[in-house]
Amino acid sequence: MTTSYATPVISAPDPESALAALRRLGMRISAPRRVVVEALFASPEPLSAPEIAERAPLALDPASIYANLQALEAAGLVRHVHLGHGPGRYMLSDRVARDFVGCERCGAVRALPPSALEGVRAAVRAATGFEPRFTHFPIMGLCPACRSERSVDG
Amino acid sequence: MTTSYATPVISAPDPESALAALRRLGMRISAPRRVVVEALFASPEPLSAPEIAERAPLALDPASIYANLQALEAAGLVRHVHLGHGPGRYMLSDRVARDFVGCERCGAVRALPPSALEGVRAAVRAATGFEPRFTHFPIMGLCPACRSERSVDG
DNA sequence: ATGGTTGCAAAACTTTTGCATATCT
DNA sequence: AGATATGCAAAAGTTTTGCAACCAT
Repeated sequence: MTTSYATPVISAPDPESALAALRRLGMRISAPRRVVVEALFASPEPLSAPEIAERAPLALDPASIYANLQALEAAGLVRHVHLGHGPGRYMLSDRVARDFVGCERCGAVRALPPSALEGVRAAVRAATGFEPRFTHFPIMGLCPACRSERSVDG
Repeated sequence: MTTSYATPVISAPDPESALAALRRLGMRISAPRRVVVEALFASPEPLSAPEIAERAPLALDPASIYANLQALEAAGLVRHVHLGHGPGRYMLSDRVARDFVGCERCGAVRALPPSALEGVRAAVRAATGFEPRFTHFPIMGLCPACRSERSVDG
């Protein structure tokens, strides 16, 4: 799993234009590839590889799904996040010019408006010297609904 | 893996006192348990289960290591964090009344002075309604040394 | 035609579970 | 003695790798 910073983001309104963009990059459009792309367009939530397999109208080999996700990520169409435990979750990169916060307890995910975390980023930079990237490993915590609970799956 | 919030933290200056505290809680002190506790006391860095096995002076079964880490965590002596990819890393809980920041690229970990992230916590709470817990899933980003690089293992 | 992709099989890796046996107290 | 912890074996779950066959261009 390698994320390239320099990779330009592919922004496409629908699966067909996304596939066309990929073809322009010299990539081939196979049935599995089309299915993966369509699954990501169809879901408002980020999907794991197994979830993509579940929703596919044809049987997909896990190895092919992962190979595709890697290729699509390298091409700039796809991005993934690690929300707590569980598998990596993939989504269209242009759908996520925003950061996420995740709930450790119930798994809730909230997408934040662009630059909502600017202040946070600056505070972390000042406090630590580190440049936080909430895009890949989002901030995890307790959502409002779970804050009153007392134990968390860890 | 279950983390209990209510669990009191056991603070002990050395392995023997830690083991004594565990015994007081009704736990038995077996050779594997002693070895795990000693490994954690010996390391300034958080350790994964495999790393504990490597450093053990006697062969430890993975299942026993995990069983012990869970028991020690329930008892309040141990805590774990998830630093990016890779396995969970365990450490003495009283050594970590502090938060961590991790580097996605080189794996560097920095322990922060207590309350260094107070401002950050407040900012996240205000921006999202979520209560961040940097103790379990620390903030990940790029350390100062890696900020000039351009690609990251994801 | 040709090389990018697939599918299968196998494996790496972390962690969990079941169960009979050993051991701490 | 009796409850707890261990060790072994097996499995679950995600992801990677190797490789021959296939198929999009």
